[in-house]
Amino acid sequence: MPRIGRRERILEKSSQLFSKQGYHATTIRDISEACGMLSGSLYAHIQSKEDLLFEITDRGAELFLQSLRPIVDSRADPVDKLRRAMIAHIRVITDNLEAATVFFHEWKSLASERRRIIQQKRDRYERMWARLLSEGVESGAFRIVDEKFARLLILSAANGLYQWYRRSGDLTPEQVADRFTEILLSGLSDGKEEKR
Amino acid sequence: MPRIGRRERILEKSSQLFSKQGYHATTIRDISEACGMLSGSLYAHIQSKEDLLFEITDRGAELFLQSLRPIVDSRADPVDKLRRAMIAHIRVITDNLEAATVFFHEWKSLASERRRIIQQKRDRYERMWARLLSEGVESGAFRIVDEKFARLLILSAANGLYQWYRRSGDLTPEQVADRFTEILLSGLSDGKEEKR
DNA sequence: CCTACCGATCGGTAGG
DNA sequence: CCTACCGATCGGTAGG
Repeated sequence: MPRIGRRERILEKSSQLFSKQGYHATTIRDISEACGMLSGSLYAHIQSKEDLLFEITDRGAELFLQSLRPIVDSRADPVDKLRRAMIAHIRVITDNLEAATVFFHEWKSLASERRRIIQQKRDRYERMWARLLSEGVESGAFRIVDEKFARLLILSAANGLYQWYRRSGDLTPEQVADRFTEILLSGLSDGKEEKR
Repeated sequence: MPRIGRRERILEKSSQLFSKQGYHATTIRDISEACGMLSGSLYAHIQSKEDLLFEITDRGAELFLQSLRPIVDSRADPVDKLRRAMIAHIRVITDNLEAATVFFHEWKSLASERRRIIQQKRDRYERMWARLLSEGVESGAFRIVDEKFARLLILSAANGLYQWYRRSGDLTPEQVADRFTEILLSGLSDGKEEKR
């Protein structure tokens, strides 16, 4: 019987390797070596290489969904909701940098069936953000011309984090979220001109 | 002697395949088949598979650099410069969607030497943006707390475009650039609160 | 978890 | 640009 945690260790090493080299450039021998075993031995724990990719991306998708749900369902005012949603989103990325990188960068390498599952979860997540933004527009808190565009801009900017955020950097996740929402809410211009 | 344009056709097909499947998931046989020849024949035109990846990403880097340079060197006011830089950046992406996708997604698959070349061009491009933003801060046109953060946010948001922009969509590159700068300059909040 | 191995496919080459 | 091929490596399996 495999020791508890063995599989977790394999998933963690896989995340590291997939995030650094990419899924296709990582071999089953790379993974098994990182786990201190031979390639054949890996198959006592997994059924296929793609299983690893799916499990990493699916866990990532669930983290995003579960951290946003309570915020969307809450009764805070829209600006506060946006702030809290941003913190949650950024926290998922910064707390799971490698898995997040795999989630954003490698999910398209999944075969059609499992790819569809991840796609659906991504869609659900985007819809939660869409609701959050449209509530803010309806209540008059946000002035947004094109909601879909605003949503894509926000999520693109936030998702880009996995490419430049390093734990060793000087910004905590909360600082990142603060600066992020500050720019998104108030903009970069000096504020002397009237809002159009 | 190879027909003029043969090599260009190979690069174009490679861009399509690399952007859709990724570099490592695309085989030399995929590319040669798309070009209507057998795998061995491809090597009459290229020296290695990696040559293709390098040439695509390097051209992409040059497009970004050359389109931004005249704007940074001009004497327009900072807000106008930002607008024009944004349009230029977005135009490069929308006019070269597949190459841009490869540039953003696959450049890390290059071996160390060529990877460094691309990395340097990316750094140069980022420094041009840094200058553009700090000019705006010095002149008082922009109110930016953390310039590096603002730059990373802007470029992340703009680069995300390759993941969702489709030519078939209803937004022209100019519309995209307009909405983009509008949100970045003025923010999403209703503007009733004072700027802090 | 190891030993020993498999068929398939990979990037690339030689000779024409 | 094709024919014919190569050594290396891939993901994965059987039996212990």
